[in-house]
Amino acid sequence: MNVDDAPQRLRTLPSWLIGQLAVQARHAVDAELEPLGVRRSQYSLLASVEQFGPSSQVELSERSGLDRSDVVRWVDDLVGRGWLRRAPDPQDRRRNVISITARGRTTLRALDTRVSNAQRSLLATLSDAQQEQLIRLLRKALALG
Amino acid sequence: MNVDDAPQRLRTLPSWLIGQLAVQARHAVDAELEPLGVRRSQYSLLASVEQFGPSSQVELSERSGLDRSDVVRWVDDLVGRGWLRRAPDPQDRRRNVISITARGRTTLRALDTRVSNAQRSLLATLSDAQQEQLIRLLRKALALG
DNA sequence: CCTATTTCAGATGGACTGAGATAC
DNA sequence: CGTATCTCAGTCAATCTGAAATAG
Repeated sequence: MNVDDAPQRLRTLPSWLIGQLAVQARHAVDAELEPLGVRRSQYSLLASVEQFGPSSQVELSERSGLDRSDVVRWVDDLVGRGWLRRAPDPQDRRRNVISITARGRTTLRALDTRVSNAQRSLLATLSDAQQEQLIRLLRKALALG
Repeated sequence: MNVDDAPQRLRTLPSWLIGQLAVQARHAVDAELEPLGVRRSQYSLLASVEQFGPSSQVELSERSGLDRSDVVRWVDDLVGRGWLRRAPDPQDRRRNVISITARGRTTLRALDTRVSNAQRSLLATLSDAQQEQLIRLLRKALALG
């Protein structure tokens, strides 16, 4: 699609502009991750476990924004790749404790580089100051301190 | 999901912030349109036909951002509702000419109000000046004059 | 008995692909 | 002939729902 061909109604609509940029953002990140065979959900999960340490799957769901049932499937996958570990919680046997492996950390650092490249290509038309400004406004709109 | 619980890596990532706001944007618009039984795709199509006048389906696809095959299905639907009209193009019989009906125009105006409400709730945490600023930056990022 | 967590099976809507039919 | 348009059938990943199994 060519954004310039869209009708005025849409080209001036904040929700539409945000949606279009989100499409480009997804594509930029996916293009960087695809050669490594990694999806955005997997990056979110690795980042969540890495930052907060061993977590239950409900916690992972809240932090990553993934649905509880999708966390099940992706953790399955990431355990299979040797990037996460899943063990029953001895304190509360309803829960699993998900933790990151050494190889998971290494992978995450590689992904960080890729994801960071995607940001640059996504925001290439903005100056550094404008990028900062955009980030500030997005965070404010999301009520993120 | 609660955005505040996300890891630092994501909370500072432009593509992630954009994606999160896009989710909220979708929900805000959907919530406004749902009582009328209308989807965003339908609004995009009505807006495209209204602005540019009678169009082929390929043109509609380029302008609305919908895939050619989805245009087929949505035009079917909108014709069924009496909001669009589909006729063979006498100049080029491969094409259809899609045009908006009087009832379609009326509907579109009602949708405009709804969609506009959604923008206000989406950007409620921003001042008017900040909303303008955000729109400017989004358009620049999308390389939209 | 009620609630929380994990898991599964499947529904849903959106974006996309490939091929056939028709017309240029 | 090759190409453009419309149409259909169907895949695909992402999101979400409901209910079962287990444990607190």
